[in-house]
Amino acid sequence: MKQLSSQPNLVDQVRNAILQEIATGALAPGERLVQERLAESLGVSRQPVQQALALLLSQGVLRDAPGRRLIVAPLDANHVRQMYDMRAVVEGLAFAQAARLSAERAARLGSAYIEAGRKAVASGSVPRMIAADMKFHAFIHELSGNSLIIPTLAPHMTYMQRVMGQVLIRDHKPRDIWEEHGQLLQAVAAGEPERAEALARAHITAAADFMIARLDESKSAPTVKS
Amino acid sequence: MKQLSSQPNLVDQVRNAILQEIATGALAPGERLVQERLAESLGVSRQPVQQALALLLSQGVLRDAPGRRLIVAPLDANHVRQMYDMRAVVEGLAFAQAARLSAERAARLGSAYIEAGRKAVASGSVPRMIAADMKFHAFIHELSGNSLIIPTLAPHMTYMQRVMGQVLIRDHKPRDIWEEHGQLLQAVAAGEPERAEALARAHITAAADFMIARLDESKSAPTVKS
DNA sequence: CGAATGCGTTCTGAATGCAGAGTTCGGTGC
DNA sequence: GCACCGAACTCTGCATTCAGAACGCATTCG
Repeated sequence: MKQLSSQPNLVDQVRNAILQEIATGALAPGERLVQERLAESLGVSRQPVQQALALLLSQGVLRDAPGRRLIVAPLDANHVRQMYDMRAVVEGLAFAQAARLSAERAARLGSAYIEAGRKAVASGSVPRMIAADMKFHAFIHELSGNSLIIPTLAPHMTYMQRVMGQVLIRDHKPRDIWEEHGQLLQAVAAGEPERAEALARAHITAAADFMIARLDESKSAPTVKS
Repeated sequence: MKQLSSQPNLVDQVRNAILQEIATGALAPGERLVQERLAESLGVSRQPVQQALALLLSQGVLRDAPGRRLIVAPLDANHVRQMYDMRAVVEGLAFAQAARLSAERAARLGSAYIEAGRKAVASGSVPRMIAADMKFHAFIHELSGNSLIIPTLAPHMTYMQRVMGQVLIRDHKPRDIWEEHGQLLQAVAAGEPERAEALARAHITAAADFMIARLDESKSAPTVKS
């Protein structure tokens, strides 16, 4: 019988709800978060809200502000660059380890992901493209056998989603990454860790350049909510 | 004026207290944590304890167990290896960036740290050696200019402390690392990011080998508390 | 004798209450 | 008119309380 999985933790639900608000821009960077307001608008007590905020703070999504306040962490280009730098080396590790340990599985299962990605691009649906991208990377993370990669990257992924959200709100198309993904998969499947690592780093760095360039463009329309 | 930093949050205090217990082995891996017990023995209410536990859970120090339970995450060699793999690439980034951005400051300020480290070794005090080691790395993290390195590494550092604690309980001496640190500093000060990164990775990998070997030795004395 | 079921106990997640820190805004003196 | 001061208010952190879930044990039935 199927595990009727997951007690829907209130704390997690609240956390995701807040994250959602931030990713969609309903909560702008720099905006203040008030426990009572959030609790009321989500229809829960302050307790789970407080815990969710503490979690988000520890993951860098929120930031302390003078006078016991919490604000949405700003989304400056410098910070984005640093985040991608981090992600580049971690993904490098993931791809290298995947090539070392799971070349065979990569060869067997990988092409389905590439296929799905190409289809998503063909469909023109941006959310589908993002989902396919994330799935491909998640696949490699799993192949790497390093169970720390996902939790380590998790805070950065939420941040990345924020960046993507910010960029795509302004109706830009994501670049087509499936050529690069194809090469990456090939290197992994061939069991060449060094090449896989180098390609992965280049891949993430390219993504960073793309995002930052787009982000700079949207400087002209600063979304500051009063 | 200096921020007379932070009224010590109860949550943080509790978190550190629990971490301490774990690092010293007073709370053994696999042991269950009960909010009420912790709260009582620390003289606080369950509320901050609950938050601290949630934090530690999200950082991988604790783990969910069947039936709404929390246990201390086990300390198996495989996990330790993965953690050091992660740390190796992140430290690689830190040293590379430090070499790129702050070679001059490294040259000017770095030798003091090496000096302090050598003195700590000469003193024979293990805690002083560990402290000097951590300080040297923290110095480089700061030089790297990437403010994400410290928070990203933080959970791993606590885990590392656990490993060190476990190993040193058994009265092993840490290896002398200051020769390696000296070379690392030299590469950074010379502004050679590639060499600094390679050395950093090797440095961390060597540390991993050392720790894991020692950890295997202590397999013979499994500390399981009922 | 072994397995299943009901009941009491234990523990957790969430709601509510309370005191103190910090902010804001109106008043007062210069 | 401007700066300083204090009172009222807002919000947070922690404590306490409450309800429900899981566990273990004893009892009962096959």
